[in-house]
Amino acid sequence: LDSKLWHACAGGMHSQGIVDFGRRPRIPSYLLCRVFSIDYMADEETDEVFARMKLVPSRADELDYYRENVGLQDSNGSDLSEKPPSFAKTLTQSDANNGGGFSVPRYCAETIFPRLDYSADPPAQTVLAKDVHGEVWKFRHIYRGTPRRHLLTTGWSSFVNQKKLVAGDSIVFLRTERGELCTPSGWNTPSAICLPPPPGGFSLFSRE
Amino acid sequence: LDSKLWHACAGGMHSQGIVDFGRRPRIPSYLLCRVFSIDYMADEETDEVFARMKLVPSRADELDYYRENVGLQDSNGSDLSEKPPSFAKTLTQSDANNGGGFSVPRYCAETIFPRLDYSADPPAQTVLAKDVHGEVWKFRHIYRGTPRRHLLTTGWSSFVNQKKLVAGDSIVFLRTERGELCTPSGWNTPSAICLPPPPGGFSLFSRE
DNA sequence: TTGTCGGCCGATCGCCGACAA
DNA sequence: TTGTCGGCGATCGGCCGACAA
Repeated sequence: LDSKLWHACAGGMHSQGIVDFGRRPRIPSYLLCRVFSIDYMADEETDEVFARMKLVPSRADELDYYRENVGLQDSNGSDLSEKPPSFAKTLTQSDANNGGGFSVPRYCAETIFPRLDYSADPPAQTVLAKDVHGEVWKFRHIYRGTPRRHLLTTGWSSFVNQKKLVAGDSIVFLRTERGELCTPSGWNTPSAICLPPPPGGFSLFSRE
Repeated sequence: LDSKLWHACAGGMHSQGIVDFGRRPRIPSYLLCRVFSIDYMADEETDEVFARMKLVPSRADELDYYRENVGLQDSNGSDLSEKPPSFAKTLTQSDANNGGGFSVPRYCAETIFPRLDYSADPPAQTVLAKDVHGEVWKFRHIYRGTPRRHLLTTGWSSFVNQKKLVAGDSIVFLRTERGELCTPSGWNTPSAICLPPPPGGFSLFSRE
């Protein structure tokens, strides 16, 4: 699982988890460990994201060494300091309603989505996005209405139904360097969508 | 789980199962056992029926004793020799098609279903049936068309969808002494339906 | 007797701009 | 800027008899 997508999804809830280590009295309350590796995972059914970390007990005097010489990396070697542009929105009743579309905030459409050709009438394009499992979803992105606004129409309700999204759930749009995805979610956990960069050859109406 | 319903469902496939006991060489190939009890079970998801039997090793000379003095019973005390009228049908493409109904073979409608009042035009009634889990399903049973035939219409497609039935699956109709049920099935395993006896007060149009 | 088909009608889906918060 | 609504047209579900195997 892509580490940037994982962070975009987990960002809003990584402080909610409580881990119970069983309170075994023989183990000291605190152990200095080196984080040996991190793997980013997503539940197959709920799309809930979580991480698997391998911890190696360290001696106290090793701390400074690792701090200075070892950058924290995931098992794919990606540097965790990169933060690709992303945008999160909590689904409204209208977004989640059956038969409705998705109101795309203007900022999200202009900074995350592929560039739209506004010379068409109405301006519209097909947007491809992959979810945390690598599954590709197709949406119609249209700019219409008075006043004008960005919407996802065709493909959206199928997405909502299959991901069992309801009002209050979140969706995260993420834009990476090379074409991407969207991830839906279960139950008040964020859904992430990564979109291809503007020059993507995917979009039916996208130019430049 | 009712033992008669179980037998109606399992009847077509109880010779298909293969049990691997691991071929442990220390256990004799054959052991004379007394069947201590039988419990009839159904998988919650697939409706596949199976049985749990408690076997007690016996000495050879006990065989005749049990044969003569102990009737085989399930854990509810029901005698296994009773066989209530039942009817099985393999679903056709038309039965399983979305938007279609279920063609009820005449023999099944006349011997298993509650008696229909043929004086109405068209003759129709509501039929209630419980599945292996005790869930009640409601069907509209109508006698129409030229030539006349028995059909299940309203309620049928919902049943097919929720039970994920496809052409080739089986359904078993079973009639017991005191009101009953239907059981759907997964994947080429029989679905059973028990129906209330003719005088059932459930049916909208049923008389006598 | 009953499996499949086309017709047909009503319900739902889903796209639309209007409007207001 | 964007959430909600009523409208309305297209699609689909589902009931029907015709017909033939």
